[in-house]
Amino acid sequence: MPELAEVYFYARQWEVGVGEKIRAMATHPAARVYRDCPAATITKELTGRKMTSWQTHGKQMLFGFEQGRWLSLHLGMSGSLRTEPASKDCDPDKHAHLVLATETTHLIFSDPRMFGRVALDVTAEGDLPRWWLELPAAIEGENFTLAQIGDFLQRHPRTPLKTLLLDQRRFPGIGNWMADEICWQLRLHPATPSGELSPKQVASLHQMIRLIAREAMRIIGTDWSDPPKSWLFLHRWRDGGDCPRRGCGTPLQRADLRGRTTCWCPRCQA
DNA sequence: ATCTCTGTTCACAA
DNA sequence: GTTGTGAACAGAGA
Repeated sequence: MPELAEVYFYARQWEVGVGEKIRAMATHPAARVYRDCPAATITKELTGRKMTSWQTHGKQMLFGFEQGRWLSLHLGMSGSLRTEPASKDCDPDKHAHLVLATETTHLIFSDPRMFGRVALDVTAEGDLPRWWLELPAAIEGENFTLAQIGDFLQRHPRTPLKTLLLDQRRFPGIGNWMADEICWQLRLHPATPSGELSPKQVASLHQMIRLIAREAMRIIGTDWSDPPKSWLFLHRWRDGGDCPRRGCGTPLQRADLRGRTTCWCPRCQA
């Protein structure tokens, strides 16, 4: 159930594959995760080549291989990456749709619900895939600007703020918990129409997105630690959670907003 | 049995 | 053409 930092964490699990040649591959060719690219193509292009790099951008992952071969993965709702030693009897679960075997390690992609996807690009050596270069500015980076946000909000004035934050075209990597966290930290109701934010609130939003994104990467991205107890994060899942803001403690509210479970404090985010 | 879910896409409405 | 909405995808766990 990965967002920005969880995706980064999972991608890093495969870092041990960098510099290693792919000796063999196993796939579930009929799995829905291959709807963009046949499993046979991926097997053909990667077998015998070394993995040379890995990176993530929002919820997208990209693994580089020799001779301009690129494996891209999206984890959807239930995908994950892990490794297992090649020495022992490898027993990937039944949802392990893709296994890359190196000399020492099996790199495993599992996805029970199969909302995830796998694809392969071939480019001139040294070039990243075109679509990767055209991804929107990373929310944790320097190119993510206040002007872009203001513009986007104005173009979707009636869309609830929380819903808009989930739009990957402008906020790559933000998922359900990050969107709720950002609204809560800003004391803005998730259903606030995006066009109603004042210039000052838009500026705060810009800063908060960067803060949450960078902290999530630092805390979750490295070892999957929990964010601080002072965040909404740890309180939003179970029914009966209370607002963690100092001096508040109001029972949190949960409801569906445009098809996504949303949690907020009815007092702080009135 | 029934409901929920850290995501995206598609058809359709306005 | 653009913006906004809800259903659909699929399986596991409560």
